[in-house]
Amino acid sequence: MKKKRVQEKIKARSVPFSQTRSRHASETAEDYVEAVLDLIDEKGECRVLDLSRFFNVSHVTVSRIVKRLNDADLLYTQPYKPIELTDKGYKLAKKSKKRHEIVLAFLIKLGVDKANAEIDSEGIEHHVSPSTLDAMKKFLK
Amino acid sequence: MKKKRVQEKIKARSVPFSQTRSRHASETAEDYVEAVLDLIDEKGECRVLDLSRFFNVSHVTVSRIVKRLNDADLLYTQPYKPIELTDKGYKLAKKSKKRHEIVLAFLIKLGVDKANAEIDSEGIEHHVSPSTLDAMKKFLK
DNA sequence: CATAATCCGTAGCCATTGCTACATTTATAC
DNA sequence: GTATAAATGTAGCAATGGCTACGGATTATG
Repeated sequence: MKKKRVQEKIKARSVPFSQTRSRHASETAEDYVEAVLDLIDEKGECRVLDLSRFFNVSHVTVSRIVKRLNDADLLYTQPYKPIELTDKGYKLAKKSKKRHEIVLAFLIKLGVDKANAEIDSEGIEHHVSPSTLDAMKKFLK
Repeated sequence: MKKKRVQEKIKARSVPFSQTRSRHASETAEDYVEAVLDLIDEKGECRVLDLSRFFNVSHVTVSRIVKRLNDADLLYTQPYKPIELTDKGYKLAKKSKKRHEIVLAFLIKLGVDKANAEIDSEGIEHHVSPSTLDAMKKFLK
């Protein structure tokens, strides 16, 4: 059947989209633990309102997401208390931050101006496979 | 006030996230018009079920999104009929496809294997500013 | 220590993007 | 032409991530 063949061919192209959707699902978690790490570094502690300013969203959005990440054991939070990272969250934050830094440095070395490099690297970092990250590292050397 | 200063400094870093959120909002539209263009090219016509196979999502998800893009004047659809692109949709599709191709070619030239390049380029293409796209083009020459 | 300012939680709204289950329409086969 | 298969639509649920409005908790200020 030629029809079946065509359909299978179309279906075969769905892999990148499935992957991209699954990466989107972890974007928020990665951004948040990375932000918590940064804010603790810079401010000494990380509060809900710090994150709300950092991401430019309402504190309600932040506290809902923080609750979910708490349940996912990525960070630790108690009402009206600063937010801490769990071990798991800290490891993810370190990994994300490193990847983010590489992507940013890569874009700048490629010739992108700093402002655009900062914006684009934030979007791109979540869609970089280990293979692509390696290629970027090699380019940086 | 030192506190205000710190808060302003934090807020200043929110720009990339706002931009990334706004780019996410147009991702679906870009992916869909690009897919419609491809499917019409390859199959002669584009049906809801073609898109559902292409993206590996249910036909319900597709038809809802198609309805929205119809309202946004990006494509044209009638019940039980194939999906066509409007002028506006066609232009967006062409632009997205071009950008996608550049990102893909760029990753491959950078040394990424084809499978990963295809996956990553799908995620990355929506987060590439004109400035970064230019830098990629130059690298390709 | 009382009052004001700040911080944060809860209720409840909306849009988007997944889904299953079921109904309807269109196309195919006999 | 009727029965079956395939395609599409509709109803309704869940999770996620935006929001405003309101109220309670905590911290600072006088």
